[in-house]
Amino acid sequence: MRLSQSLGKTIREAPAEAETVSHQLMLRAGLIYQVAAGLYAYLPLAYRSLRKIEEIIREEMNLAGAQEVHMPALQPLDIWEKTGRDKALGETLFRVKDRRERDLVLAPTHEEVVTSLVKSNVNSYRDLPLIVYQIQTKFRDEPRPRAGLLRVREFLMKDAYSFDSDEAGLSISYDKMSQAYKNIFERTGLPTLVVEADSGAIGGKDSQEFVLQAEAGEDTVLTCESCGYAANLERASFGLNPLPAEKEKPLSEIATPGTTTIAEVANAVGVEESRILKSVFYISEGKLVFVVIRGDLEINEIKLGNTLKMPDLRIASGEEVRAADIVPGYASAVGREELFVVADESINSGVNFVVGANKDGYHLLNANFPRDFKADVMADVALAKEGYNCPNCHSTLNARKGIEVGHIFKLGSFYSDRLGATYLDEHGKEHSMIMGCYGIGVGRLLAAAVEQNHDDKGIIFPNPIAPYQVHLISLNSDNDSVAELSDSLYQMLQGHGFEVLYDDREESAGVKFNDADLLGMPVRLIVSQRNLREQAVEVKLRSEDSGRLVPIEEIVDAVGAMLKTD
RNA sequence: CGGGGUGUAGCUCAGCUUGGCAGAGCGCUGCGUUUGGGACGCAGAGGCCCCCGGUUCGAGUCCGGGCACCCCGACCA
Repeated sequence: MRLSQSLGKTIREAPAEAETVSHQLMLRAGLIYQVAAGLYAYLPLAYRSLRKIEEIIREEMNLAGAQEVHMPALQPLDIWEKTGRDKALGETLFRVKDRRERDLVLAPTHEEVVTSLVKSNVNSYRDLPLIVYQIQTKFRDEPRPRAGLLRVREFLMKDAYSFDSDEAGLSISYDKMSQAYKNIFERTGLPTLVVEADSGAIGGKDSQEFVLQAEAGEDTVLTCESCGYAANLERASFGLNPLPAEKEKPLSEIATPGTTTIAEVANAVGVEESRILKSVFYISEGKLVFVVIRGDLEINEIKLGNTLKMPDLRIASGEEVRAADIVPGYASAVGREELFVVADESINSGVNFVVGANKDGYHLLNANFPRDFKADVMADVALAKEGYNCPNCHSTLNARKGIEVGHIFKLGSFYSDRLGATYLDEHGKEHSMIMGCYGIGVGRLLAAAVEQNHDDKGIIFPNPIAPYQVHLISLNSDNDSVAELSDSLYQMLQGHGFEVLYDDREESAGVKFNDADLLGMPVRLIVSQRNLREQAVEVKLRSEDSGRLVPIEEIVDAVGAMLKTD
């Protein structure tokens, strides 16, 4: 492609609306055009890159035995009502009406349709297992689109769905997809962390996220360097530091006027924060949930929500707490048998805790579970943090920011039950199919690639997804011999199968160099009068600081070698 | 949805406090000089000052309402 003819121009200053690096660079490089909040057009260079990512995904999916299909993005609302996800998704679901006032949705994902599709085409265990996938545009009315292509309202996603006759089959399909994902991210040149993830309200047991490390990411991942444990913050567990063992002592009251926070109580009573039990109150559908956790820890509301399976869980207001006859700052479960109490497992890590006395200005010493209070639910609902102990070994957890580019789930029979996707086994008995789903954000992956691969001058595309492999710069294009050599190199390299972006513009050297750095193709060739005198062309990798002169007749081999080794 | 910010040339922004000819740099067009890291000169094109209403002799500027976009949070499989 001749740069002089290519749609999309580079700009010197980043538009004010862009704050994230990938957003700025993609706008400056002329890769994307914003149409509205969270809606972007891909210009030719970006679209080439996107298609390369798609091709790698297709190859690996096909290799894993998945079959490509294409399903409509526009779908009737009623299949979403059957699974109840119209309500679960709420305002995130784009809704439209057709001319006959029939309710339709712009699909945010395709479980409903794919399950219906498979239901009408698969009846027997002989047809299973089955994995289908597509690369389709998804629509989500996100509360807040942000950071360019990282969170948008219309985006390309590769989504795959597996159908098996049982859980064992699902595990095999899941592992196949997991391996395919590893291959895909390896081949795109984008190293990802595989982390345990929260599967959400509808997901089944297992779920893994593929996360690209980047500061701009929305995900926080906790990792352990020594044993390899890695989990999303929403899901991460951790090892508790054990408290000193001692005998249970009798309850006693202590005056603690004006101490309503854990820090104040610790200070007033003269104990570590970990020796206090903290009480936090939530409300779900009008019901009060009393949560007890060790004083040095915080509650992970995702874990809490998953444990309780209660909708619309939220922190209770001061009025709601007082209405339940609870004294804020001095509350505990001691003597409050009538309340619904959720205890974090951390309360088992010690004895003789300080708790509220359920009256203003007093705490109790030496509260012990289960001697002094009960718990209706005991679970891990604690928020992990950097510096906490790894749950598997004795090392410490590190926190990193990342971009979620892939997510795989074991779904189970949630959709097949509701939509009647069943098969007959070898005994003629009917069962629901067991499903898994597997997504990759294609556009987000492109943005994440830029986020992860750049320097202060611009993008540094990984070879496999670069829009072009070679950026050919003609420096003195009004000089006949330079122009001639440039043109012939352009033809020759293309003849050898290389993808060449040819800067044939009448621009100064500085402009061309800076644009080449900004656009970030892997290999740069410079044809100039100066180099011509040596009968050579300068060859340089974008990822390296300096290039070298290569005799003209060796250019093709040199470029080939550089693309291979990089 | 809560909090904050911004809307003036394609881009970055000044002008608004104190109402009185619509501005700069970059980019764009033409001509000439340049040519290895965002060159220079000359000449030019380019505006619904986000929209609607109000105040005023007069509004980019003041007042009211709305919209859009960005950031933080909530939310988000």
